Amino acid sequence: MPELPEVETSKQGIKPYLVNQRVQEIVVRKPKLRVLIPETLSQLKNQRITTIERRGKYLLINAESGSVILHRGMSGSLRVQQAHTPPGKHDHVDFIIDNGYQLRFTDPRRFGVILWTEENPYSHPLLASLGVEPLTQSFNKDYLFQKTRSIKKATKLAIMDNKIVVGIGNIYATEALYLAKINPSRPANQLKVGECDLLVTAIKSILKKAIKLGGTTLKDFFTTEGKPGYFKQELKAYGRQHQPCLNCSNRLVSLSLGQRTTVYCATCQT
DNA sequence: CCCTGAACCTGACCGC
DNA sequence: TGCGGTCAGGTTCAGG
Repeated sequence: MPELPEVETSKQGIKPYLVNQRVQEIVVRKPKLRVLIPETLSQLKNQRITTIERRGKYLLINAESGSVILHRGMSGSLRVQQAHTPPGKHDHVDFIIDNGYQLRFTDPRRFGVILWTEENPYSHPLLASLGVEPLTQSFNKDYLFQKTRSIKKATKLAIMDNKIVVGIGNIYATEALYLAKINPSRPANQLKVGECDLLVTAIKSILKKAIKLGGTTLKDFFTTEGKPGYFKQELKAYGRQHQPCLNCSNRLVSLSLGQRTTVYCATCQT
């Protein structure tokens, strides 16, 4: 997916076209995503969109009497375009806005989620037990240190665990550990406070930089305007297995953690 | 709590 | 061209 920077970029991109506008129509061509899109999504019709928020990798489109909870899964993308643009093969949902635009959700693998709730979306089961936002003050070395004391699994899995901290996926976890010079396999409860400090600092700086550059483009992610993100060229570890480490020139190695490819430098990351 | 493997899907790519 | 295998930004669940 889209990790946090890509969702944040999306949010910022679509906001100007949607907030304070009214939804004219919702077209669902393919309701079968990871979770079936509920019929109740039609409640959004004729409502005014009030705010758009991001929580972890979830996008919340709040309207007068409820909210759309949207997750892009692995391959989902969002773009604003002229209403009634002919749909392509994987264009599953259109939110047609009364200003002549539409928000289109495209998702080849259909691991995405689109739900409707009339309750506070933050209380929804999908969001209720999420951990802290990485770019807030609450995510700091003491928090990470305290949270990891009872976690024996690999540090990489710990920082990708949404119950601890949200929004960090395979790309940014790999990059942050490389920057912090921490071995991805290190049991999380072995981290010292100083290492938690380095890791937290690395995560924040990488996420901020990625947001600034408009996210990372790999295959099918584009920013809202259809332009690619520019973070890809900044990647120092992800996707660079067998290539030389930019610090020490030894070859980066890869292994699998939690069924995800993990690239690191066995010399620099200890 | 830990770990592994599988599941949900499609598309791109590689070797034969 | 085609076939089979592998891999991909995420998340959840079952079983040991």
